[in-house]
Amino acid sequence: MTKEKLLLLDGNSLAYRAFFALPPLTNQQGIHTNAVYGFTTMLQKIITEEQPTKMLVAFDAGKTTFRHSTFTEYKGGRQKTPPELSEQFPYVRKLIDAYGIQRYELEQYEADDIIGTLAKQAATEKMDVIIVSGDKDLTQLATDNVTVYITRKGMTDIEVYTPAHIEEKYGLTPAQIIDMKGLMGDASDNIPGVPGVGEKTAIKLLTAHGTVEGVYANMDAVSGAKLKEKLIANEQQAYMSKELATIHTEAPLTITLADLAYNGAHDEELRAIYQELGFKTLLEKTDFDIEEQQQEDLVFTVLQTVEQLPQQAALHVELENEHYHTCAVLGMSVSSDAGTIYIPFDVMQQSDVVQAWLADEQVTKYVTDRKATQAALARFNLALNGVAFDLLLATYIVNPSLSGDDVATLVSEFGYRDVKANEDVYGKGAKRAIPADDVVAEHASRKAFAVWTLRETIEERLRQNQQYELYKELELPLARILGEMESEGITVSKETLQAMGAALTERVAHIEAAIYEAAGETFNINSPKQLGVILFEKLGLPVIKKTKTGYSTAADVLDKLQGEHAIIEHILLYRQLAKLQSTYIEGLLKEIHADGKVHTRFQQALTSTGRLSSIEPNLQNIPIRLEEGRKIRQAFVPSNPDWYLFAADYSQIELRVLAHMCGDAALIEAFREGMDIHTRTAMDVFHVEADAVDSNMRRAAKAVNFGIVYGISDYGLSQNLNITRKEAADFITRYLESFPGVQNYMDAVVKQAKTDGFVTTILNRRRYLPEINSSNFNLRSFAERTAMNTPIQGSAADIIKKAMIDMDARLKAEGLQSTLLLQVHDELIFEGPLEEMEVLAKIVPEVMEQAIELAVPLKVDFSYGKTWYDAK
DNA sequence: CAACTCACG
DNA sequence: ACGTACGTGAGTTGG
Repeated sequence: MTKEKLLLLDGNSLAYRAFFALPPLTNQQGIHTNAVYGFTTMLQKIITEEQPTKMLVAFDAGKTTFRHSTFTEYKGGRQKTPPELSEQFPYVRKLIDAYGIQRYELEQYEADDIIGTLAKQAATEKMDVIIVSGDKDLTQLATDNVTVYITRKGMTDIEVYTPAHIEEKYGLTPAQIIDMKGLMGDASDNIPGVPGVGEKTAIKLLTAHGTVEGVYANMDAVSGAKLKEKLIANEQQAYMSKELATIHTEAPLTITLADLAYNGAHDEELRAIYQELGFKTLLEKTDFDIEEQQQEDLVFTVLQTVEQLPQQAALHVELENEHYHTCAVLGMSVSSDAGTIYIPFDVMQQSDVVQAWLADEQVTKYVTDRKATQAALARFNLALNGVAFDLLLATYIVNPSLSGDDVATLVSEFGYRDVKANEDVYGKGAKRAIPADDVVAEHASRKAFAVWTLRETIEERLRQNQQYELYKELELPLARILGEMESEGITVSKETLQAMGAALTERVAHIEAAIYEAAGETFNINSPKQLGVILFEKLGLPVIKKTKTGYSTAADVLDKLQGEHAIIEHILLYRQLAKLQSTYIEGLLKEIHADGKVHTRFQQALTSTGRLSSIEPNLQNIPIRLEEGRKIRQAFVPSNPDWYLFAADYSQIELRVLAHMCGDAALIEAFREGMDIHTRTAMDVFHVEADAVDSNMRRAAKAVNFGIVYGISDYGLSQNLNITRKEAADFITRYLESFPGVQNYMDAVVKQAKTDGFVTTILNRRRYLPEINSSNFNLRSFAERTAMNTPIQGSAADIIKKAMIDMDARLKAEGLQSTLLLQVHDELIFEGPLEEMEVLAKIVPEVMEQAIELAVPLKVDFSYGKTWYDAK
């Protein structure tokens, strides 16, 4: 039989250590997890390395211990445990149970005493004992059989205390650790010791005299009058301190060593708790000894001919990858009362039944991702109608912070586990491959079945939160429109981009040469690291700002260095042009399809606020602010050479939304009167008449307005306006005095977030803010600014989404050829024939302005031209 | 893959 | 005192 090895862990100390060693982490429900996570990684590592046969985690019980009767102030003056840590203890306990490890606590005793008692018992039975703690007090227990591991900074890093190590480090025996504490005390436990005696003096005294008792028996031999005086004055306190620091090895335990056998983790429980806590890496890394086919069996049939399909069903179309404008379609699965079937793509294409079924408005379909499905099928002339449920969008409305678009991830939010992650089926990176047909068929079938199973639950959840309408009448119809916009695409002139690129290449080369000349050497200008060395070391320019890895060379820093050295303006110009070249010329050229168009993908279930985002290519950040970049828009042209592009944008939509939501009389009046809002703000903030507002005052007022929308802070405003923090704070105060309704609204929305845990938009979109009550200033402040910003940004998003749906209907009703191509947060881009431009000029502003009625009017500006550049 | 920078609303 | 403006995506460098 192999030798028994006992592992004893100090639960409280390790959880504390982990909490303070790791940055604040939270799971998706907003529960803090850093202490549990640190504890888990430490536990995992130590079990793997030590392979113990017995284990126990000891905890402190209650507030008072036998030590308090010796000294009532014991552990006095401690900060109370932060709530972010307290809330984690139940999870630590659950985790220990899931690991199959015994845990124990005992009234009136601390974890140390439990550990000490068991260590002593184990030693008499000749076991190897390892003690793990974050508290060095435990090192007093070290013997030839008992080793003490003390965690260092990163939790998994440990310092091993054997008697030899203690001898080397302090020149003392483990038993003398207690005497050391008796003399020097311990601030963290409020053990007084002898005031004025620190570690050095204590070690010196103990080396000479062995113990506290020895020191007092040999007072004559103590050198130094002051020291002697202090020792004599505090003799009783020294003895008491020693007693307090002494670990009790005869605690009246109700468990025995035999109870501590460790036989490995309960994998199912462990996996459940990892899942609950959101420990994704641990979930992946751990080799759970459970049948991977934990999933319920699913019966499904692969069809080679299709005769009939149900009138109401869950439908999933399995795609090769997420690039649905280019990828292959593998097949479709249908789940209904009639069971689950899978139809390979070649059968889909040949089957009239399938095609008619997909296109039939009267057939009710519940899908996983309407937009992707519709756009992918459209490339094969397959129409998709009758969609009544979209898993991706429904999940996003339930909680926009939930990440991912894999069906497995989405359904797991509702506790459903019988779908595999795409990554587990297809692999990732270089290993990615399409598996055998039957594997794909089952995977797709499980997705459809999951939707069929979950649909009602999810819809019920939406109704409970009064979000069903937002989902069903806004997001779901919008998905169809966005899909059509993406499939239509926008034409980009290759020739125009290439001509611009050629001119740019030449200019960039000249500027590059000028930079090398000014620097006196060549280097990689694109490397902030190398550029920093040139600017701040070689050329000795003043360092304005640092990043965590070195010097900042960001544009606002370089702006402040303008005039200090000729190289600066060259670098700024180089950056500007290089960005155009790489992102907007070369990047965009790579995205042009064979049809001469780019087909972006609007991410409809991504942002926390309800906005869309645009990828591959991002068409929501095409340059406009600087003329050089703005010219890129000349490459965006109508799909028909005779047609025009029409652009319409909301004026000040976010500030109008703010005016509506806060009800501030002055702000509402300003918009009703049609005033220039920044000028009006300047008048109020600077207390002047309209004609006395100069451009600087207006600029400052504009920045204040932005700040208000973002969730104002004096620091942020001061950075933006390049003024002092005090001046910025002053601006804000005067603004809020002028618009007291804004102040009230901001206070109210933060308060509401603290009570409910979320904020809402005009159409009842939610964003959860778990950190709003955090004790961490930064996290809490960030959540507060978000609480102020999200209803504004999110409501503006609601409005334009509604406008898109109304516009789509209006274009159809009017029988126009014009189509919607793009949305850029507050603007819509259409294309159409010249004769429709005047019609658009009438109906687009009308529809956009009437999308949702606010307490202030919405205003839309518009224009059209032969290119996007000209539609200004 | 993270950090930095910069394009947009 | 704490250290930031809100929301995105893409290209480049460098460990």
